[in-house]
Amino acid sequence: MPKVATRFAPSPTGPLHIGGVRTALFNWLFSKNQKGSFYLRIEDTDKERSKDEYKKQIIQSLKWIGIKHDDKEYIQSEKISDHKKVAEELLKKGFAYKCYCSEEEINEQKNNAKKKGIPFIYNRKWREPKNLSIPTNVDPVIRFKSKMSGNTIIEDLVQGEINISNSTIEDFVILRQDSSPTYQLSATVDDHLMNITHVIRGDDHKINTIKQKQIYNAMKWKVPNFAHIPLIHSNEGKKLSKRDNDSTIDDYIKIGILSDALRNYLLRLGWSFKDKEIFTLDESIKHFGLSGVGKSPSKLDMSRILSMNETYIKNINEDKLFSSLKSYCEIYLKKIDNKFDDTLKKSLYFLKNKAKTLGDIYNNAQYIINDQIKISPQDLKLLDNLSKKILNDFLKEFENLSNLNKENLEKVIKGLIDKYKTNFKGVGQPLRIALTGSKFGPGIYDIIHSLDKNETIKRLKTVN
RNA sequence: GGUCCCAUCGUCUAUCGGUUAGGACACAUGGUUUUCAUCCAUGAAAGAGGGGUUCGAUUCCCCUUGGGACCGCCA
Repeated sequence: MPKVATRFAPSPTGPLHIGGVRTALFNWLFSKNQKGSFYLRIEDTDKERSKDEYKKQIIQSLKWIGIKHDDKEYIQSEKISDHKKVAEELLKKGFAYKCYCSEEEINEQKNNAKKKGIPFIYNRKWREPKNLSIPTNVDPVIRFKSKMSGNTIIEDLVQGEINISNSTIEDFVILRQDSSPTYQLSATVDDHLMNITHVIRGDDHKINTIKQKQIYNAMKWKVPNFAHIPLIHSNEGKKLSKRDNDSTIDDYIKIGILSDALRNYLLRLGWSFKDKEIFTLDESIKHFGLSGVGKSPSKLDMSRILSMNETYIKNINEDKLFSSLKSYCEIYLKKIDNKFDDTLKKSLYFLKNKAKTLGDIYNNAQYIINDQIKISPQDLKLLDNLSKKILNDFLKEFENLSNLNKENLEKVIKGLIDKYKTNFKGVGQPLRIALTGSKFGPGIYDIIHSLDKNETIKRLKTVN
């Protein structure tokens, strides 16, 4: 058995979307599971639309989610001469032919087909050009002589047997008028050149596979295995496109989704392994297989993504969480001053329990990462005279505490509850407002733990 | 329109002929809690419809219905 090789072959004509990321992930996982290689091929032959920034963005996105490709990226446009050679060879061997139809002629055929309500398929006029004279004013395209009878069958690793009648496949163009190769040719030649053993791609490529298989056969190349994975659908139940909301990976990065969480979510979208939901990277490599891929399309579910993110925020290593938080805030919100690092680090253990996204942590940490807290007018009203008296009493006792552990603080608060005949809220709420500027937030003991003695005293004095 | 594909709770899915059809998210209720959360418990929630095959179908086959993909000298 040859070593397994997979590839992800995006075209750099726009930001990478989430469906692409999942396809890349499946390819990558499959190859790693099989101890094989995974390559990235940039299909940049559409010169008009391909942009270098998108290429960079694609590489960046894959890196972010933890997918590393082997070797350096394979740039399709650098291999054009190879593709052309194959076209020439196909022509020489009689598997392809020159077609001198003008664009107008093709368009006319299309329109006629439309009028009659029949499917358009190129009429193969130049396949047997016995009585045709070659026009001098049009450059030919080269078309592949697609089989006209019989069926082509693919043993798809996900879909099972795909059987399509050859009569529905037209003589597709492999070399354009300007003699540049088309996708069908380039992709096939490259997959062959790269020794790809498993082509795992979206289900929208099925017909392409039928076409491409004919090229393999004509060239007597070994046909790779194919796996067509179902597409990801938008909320409307349609193939996800770049125009849909929350469709690119950046959409998720910018709301503070962790790469591990998105990776895990995408893994479980259309793939399953028993009842298991949470997979570490190693576990996903260990368990991934094409037999676990479902056949039906799946919808994106934001609440599930958020919930997965919540799980990861709570469970990943705190140092990792901390650095993700810092860089996320710097890029998408506001840089957190390094002087707050220590305080923030030691507060993460409770801040993370209240967060679904990195942005939530940022919001809940406002009282830590600002020198001055802001108290809203409504909350300020809650700090009435009685509350201030309580705070004052608290301050006096607090200043004498040598150890800010829960037991000591509890004792002080209980004393005040008794003295003022109130409940915990009577003491806790003013304290929370004075220390954080908000009614809502972490527990009092946690807040004091994070602020430490001096800062707590300072803030209590400020409100009095 | 043609070709092809798909079909289990709202969503992601388990089940590979015999289950009270399981789990997760979301949702509802209750409990823990100083607030918001977390956490815990409980609940509601599914085999599209119709035919077969079979002792027995969610599972296999056919039809219907519904949804989707493709039909470029884009990739």
